[in-house]
Order: sequence, then structure tokens, then C-alpha cells
Amino acid sequence: MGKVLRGRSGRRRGAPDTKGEILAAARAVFGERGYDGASVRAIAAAAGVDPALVHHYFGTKEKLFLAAMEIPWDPALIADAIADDSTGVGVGERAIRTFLSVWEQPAGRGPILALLRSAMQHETAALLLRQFVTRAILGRALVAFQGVPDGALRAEAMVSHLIGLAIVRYVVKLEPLASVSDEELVRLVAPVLQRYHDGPFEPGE
Amino acid sequence: MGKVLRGRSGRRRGAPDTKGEILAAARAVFGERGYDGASVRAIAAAAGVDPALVHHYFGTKEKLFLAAMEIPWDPALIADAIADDSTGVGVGERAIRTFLSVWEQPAGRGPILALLRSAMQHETAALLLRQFVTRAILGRALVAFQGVPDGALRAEAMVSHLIGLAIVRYVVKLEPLASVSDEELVRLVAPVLQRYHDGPFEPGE
DNA sequence: GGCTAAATTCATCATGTGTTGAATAATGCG
DNA sequence: CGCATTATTCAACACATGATGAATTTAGCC
Repeated sequence: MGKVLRGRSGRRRGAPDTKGEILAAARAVFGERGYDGASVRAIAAAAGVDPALVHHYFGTKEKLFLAAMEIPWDPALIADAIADDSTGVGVGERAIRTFLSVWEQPAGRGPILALLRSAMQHETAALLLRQFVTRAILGRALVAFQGVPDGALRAEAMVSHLIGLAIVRYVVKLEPLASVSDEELVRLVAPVLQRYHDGPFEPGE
Repeated sequence: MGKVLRGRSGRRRGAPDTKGEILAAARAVFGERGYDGASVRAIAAAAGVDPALVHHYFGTKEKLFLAAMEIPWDPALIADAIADDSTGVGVGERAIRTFLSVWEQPAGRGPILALLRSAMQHETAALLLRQFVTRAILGRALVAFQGVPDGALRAEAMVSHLIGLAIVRYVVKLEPLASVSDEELVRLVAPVLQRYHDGPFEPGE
């Protein structure tokens, strides 16, 4: 109790990773409130630190945001998990399973939630999300769509469904979708996603 | 040029529908910037009016938001269009076509965009969106899922895909999805959505 | 031990926000 | 015409925000 009241000015004893704590707090608060909604003061408070320190380390709020969006999990791993064809199951199931593995734990959920929330209100963030999806996810996962006509389009449609799922399940919390079990979600969504891979799509039908 | 500078105080000549203009401006600005991002001053400016007038008519910003979200198109019509089984095509195609008919024109896009954007940052708006989807859309469209096991879940999954589509196409603007033609989008998405209606879904597989 | 550099806070600024109350101008009813 | 009502703006408040520069305390090197 009262750990927040760090008292008087000056350097603290020991070598605490304050910069890291600020980053973690930033991810959490950006994730909860989005870019505009998250105030530097709120982030500083969550890190138990004076607002000025945030500026000392990161200069401006936007730079802090960019720094906080350096995601803790490796996007390449994600993309590879989706691309990996060695398992028996199809792309659809691989995609939804990887999706859940990230979203179901708050540590992984934080940054993308922040990115997603912020992309809705800030063009900078929208651009960031666009690049992230395009380069980090789609760019690598596209190997699973090699040989498929309009592969890029189909892959993007798949991603769009996953984004919608994230919003409905974790932000808007529509029932029953929000509280259905992971396994049930896989059984529900996987075959539908899979159809983006297998299904026909002829301009003339 | 200079129409904004309405000059001195007092009532204006004629009987202009200023309240309506404020509402329209509110829909536009809320749609572009979301609830928190849209300032009363910006809305007032877009309506060519003093900020105080906004409060005179609507009291508070939140009430203005709620008033602006009284959507101009009839949700019942939308829901019925999706539910209507008399046409030859399946629910999937009906859903994506109705979706496009609303989103492709800015007048219809405005309010939901505002609702969607705001739902990402404000719990009030999230609740509003939840109720809107549940009552206005799902509630009526569910007749198309009568007799289908887990109909509610499947319908929600469908809606989640449409929401994701809206975000990727109209907010984040991922290419090529953002500039694909309506017809192509229908051919791409309709059969996948349809699978939520027809496809099997057994808890035990 | 002394001194520089880093970490941290404090006080403060300029700006933008939602909101309010009073003032002014036009309308419409008697 | 006179007068209450409505429409509209002006000026201001209280508050939150991002940012800055100076002051204070500790760490680390010679």
C-alpha cells in the first residue's frame, strides 16, 4: 500500500527497468483505451512514475506509441505457424488456432488490441496496422496460398474475418460468441476459413 | 467562401433546419473521428454554428451522440432483406449484398462507422453497438437460421465476418480488398458466408 | 572522495476540451 | 404594434492534455 507514492525527486536506488515498466504500462493503457484515449499521465500513473519521465525516455507520445507497438511476440513465428503445411490440418484450422493462441492471453492481446483500437481513430496507427498485416502476417503466410488464384485476395478476406472475430469476441463482447470455448470456436470457424483456400472463385461463376 | 462567418449574434432569418444540420455534421464527424476524437467544437464548425448551440439543442455531447446514432436507414428493412427467403439466392449472398448496399453509400456508412469507431473506445458506444446488432439485425435475421442448430452462434459469426470486412475495406483500407468491385466481393464472400448456414457443426466432429 | 552523467520529480505553459449563463436578434401570436 | 418565445452567438470557467526546463537525487568512473 502506498508504493505509488515514491516521494521526493531524484534518482531511485538500485537499477530498476523503469523504461520497460513504462512500455508495459503503455501497452496496457493503449490497449484499453486506444491512442487518443490513453493519456501520458494515465500511462505514467500505471507505471508509478512522473509524466515527465515518459517524455524524457520517449520524447513524444507518438514515439512512445510506436515503441510500445514493437510487439512482444514474433510475427514471423505467427506467420510461419499459419504457413506450415506439415501438420495434417488445413490452413483454416491453423489460422484460427494461431489466432486464438495470441488473443487468449492478455500479454499477446495487448499490443494488437491497442493497434486495432488506435487504427480506428488515428491514421498513423491505421498505416501501422496496414503495414503490420501486410508485411508481417500476409507476406509470409501467403506461401500457403501459392498456386491458388487470387491468393492475396482470399488471404486478406480470411484475415478480415479474424479481425471481425477479435472485435466481436474481445471488444464488443457479443454473446454467445464472446464466451464460447476455444475448441467450439475452432470447429465453427475453421471449415469456413478453409473454404477461402479450397473453394472455387471464378469471375464468371 | 466566407459562408461560415455568420457574423453577429441573434436569430437567423428564415427557418433553416439547423438542428438537422447539426445532426448531419455530428454523424459525419463522429464517423470520421469516433466519439472521443470528435469535439463539439469541430461538429459545430462543420455545421457552421456556434458550439453553444449544440448544447442548447442536445444538452450534452453524449446525448448528441445518441441522437446522431438514430440511424437514417431502417434496420428492420435491412434485417428483412437478409431474412427474406423468397429470392433464389442463399443467405450468404443476401447478407453480403445488403451489407454492401449500406456501406457503399456514405450516407448509410456514416452512422455505423461512427458506432463502430466509437465502440472501440467508449463502453457506452460498445453497449449501443451490441444492442443494435443483437436487437435490430440479429433479432430479425435469425428467422433465416430457424431450425439450424446453434443458429445464433452461426449468425453472429457471420456478422463478425461482415464487421471485419467493413474495417479492412473502409477503415484500414487493405489492398487489394479495399478496391475490389462489389460484384467480385459478392462472389468471393457469399459462398463462404453461406457455409455458416449450411455447413455441419457437430460438437464431436 | 570528487565529479560527471543519468534518473527522477516539480512547477509550469499553452492549448483544447465540455459546459454554462448572459446577451442579442428574429419569429410569431395576441 | 407589443411581447413572449425561440434561435443564435459571445465570453468565460474549470479542467485535462502534451510538452518543457530547471531542480534534485543517485550511480558509476577516475
